[in-house]
Amino acid sequence: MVGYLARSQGEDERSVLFRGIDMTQHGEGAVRVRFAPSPTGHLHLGGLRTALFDWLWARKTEGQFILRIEDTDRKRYDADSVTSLMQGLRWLGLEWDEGPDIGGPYASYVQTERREIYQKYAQKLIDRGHAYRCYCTSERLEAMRAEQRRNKRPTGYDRHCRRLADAMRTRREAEGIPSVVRFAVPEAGVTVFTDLLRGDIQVDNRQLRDEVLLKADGLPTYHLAAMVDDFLMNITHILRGEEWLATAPLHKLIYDAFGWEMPVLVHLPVILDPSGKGKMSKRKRTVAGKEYLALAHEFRDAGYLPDAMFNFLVNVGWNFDPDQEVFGREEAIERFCLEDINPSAAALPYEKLDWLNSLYIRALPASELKKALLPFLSRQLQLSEDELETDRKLDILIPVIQERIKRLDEAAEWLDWAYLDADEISYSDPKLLIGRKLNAAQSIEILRVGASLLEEVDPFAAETIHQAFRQKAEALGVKAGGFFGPFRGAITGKKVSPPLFESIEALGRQETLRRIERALRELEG
RNA sequence: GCCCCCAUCGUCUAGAGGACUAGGACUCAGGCCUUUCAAGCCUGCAACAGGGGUUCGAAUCCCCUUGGGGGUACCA
Repeated sequence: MVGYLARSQGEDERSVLFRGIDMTQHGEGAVRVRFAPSPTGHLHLGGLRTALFDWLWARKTEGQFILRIEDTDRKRYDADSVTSLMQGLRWLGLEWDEGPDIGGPYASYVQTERREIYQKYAQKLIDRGHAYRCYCTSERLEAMRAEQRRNKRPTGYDRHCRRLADAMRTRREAEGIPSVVRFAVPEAGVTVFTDLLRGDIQVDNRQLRDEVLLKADGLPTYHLAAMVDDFLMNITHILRGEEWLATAPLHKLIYDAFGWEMPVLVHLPVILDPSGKGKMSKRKRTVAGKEYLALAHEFRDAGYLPDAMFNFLVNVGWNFDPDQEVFGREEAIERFCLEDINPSAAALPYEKLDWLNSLYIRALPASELKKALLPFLSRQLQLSEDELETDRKLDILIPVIQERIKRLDEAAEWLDWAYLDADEISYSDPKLLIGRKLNAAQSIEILRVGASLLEEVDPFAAETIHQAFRQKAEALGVKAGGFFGPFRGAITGKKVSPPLFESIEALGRQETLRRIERALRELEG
């Protein structure tokens, strides 16, 4: 009986079982997961996906989702990225329960504000013989690695200072030589840890290095900081990128050295670049000559809807239901289960994102789509949002371009013609004004006939105009497509445009006639 | 080099030894519809990396090979 899986049907929402343990009742209580980014740049999709799974698991189990800032690398630190990180999470709708901005019972949630804590715990390890001070200079370490490479040996600290006699140690301290604290990995034996998705993983301790725990500047490295915080903050599940798998044995050893119980480890598969080869780069990259998006804000700026993005990302590395591609947040929460995460790396199916996004765009009420579109149109058409907000052309045109755009940034090219003056329209391609299977003379005639219809039609609305045009085309024995074509070209200057009659209605009688006049002059001249 | 992880259509995935003639989705191709472009509907192309085992039976379990990925910092 595999009843311990949270996915099992019909279970009480409040008792999510996990490996036979009811996590909602266990120990301190709820599941606690954290997203712990390093503020060194913009949030990329890999990080966002990790946060998403954290969030899903917390909501699923009615536990807590914690945001913690791991800013211990002062060289790469970028102050703006904390804001950017939070914006990215909020954009996707991932609200955290504890974090640097809102505080919480385990504050601070910023590691540089916890420096004394780490120093205290580093000292504990030294006292217990699990760590030691190392006085090696970076020059020495560099030379050592060069030597190891030259001899085709694996690189790694040679434990020089681990063997330092007490007298030497005291002398160096007295001389004030700067030092770091290194973890003392057992020299023999194996370390076994469990990854939820991969099972037990065994590593020979001789493969492990005496990694630095506390740097010369007094700040911890990830290995110390994350373990101490995860313990102190009662984290029950560590979700992190697969790039941490190799250091997981070290982390297990650190937990053991402190005598703590290891949280459940879940290493999420890396996200590959679109070629499927190579980890997706944090920096904008190109594959096969094409640029691909990788950062959270780039997806927002390209006009992907948060709900679409959410839906999309949930299905990379996990699967909601092979027969249901479209689902909402609540449904995802209900079904999500850590154990079902697929451990193999995946490329992002960008085309599927476009498709999903187009679905979500179409599902939006027109008024909401308009709201979402305003910043894009404002920027791209160089008009103020206020001006666009009250523009009735948009109210007519948005519903008809709704099923034609895959991303919000595509709307402008469907609408730009409506915001030009008649003489700004360019008829670069002469064929633009000539109807299908018609010649120039016939097209001129049609434009004239149409213009007179437009002068009289009442009300000046898409449906009535449509009727009038269709009747006239039939009367003249011209196919609708051929008859309508010249008008499309005349008023939009484009071969492809929103539906003709809504476009005419949006433009209004006067402006439409002006454009037809211009087109006629173009054709005749 | 060494260590670790992973392996189903081009891509995201379903698959828990028999229900697999391997299912769904995106993309692509063809058709219908049509006022351009879309949307919609229908049809189609397309995968168990290879080799050994185990078993009455393997996409599924084991081993090897190959391929891919990750790590190998006083970065995270």
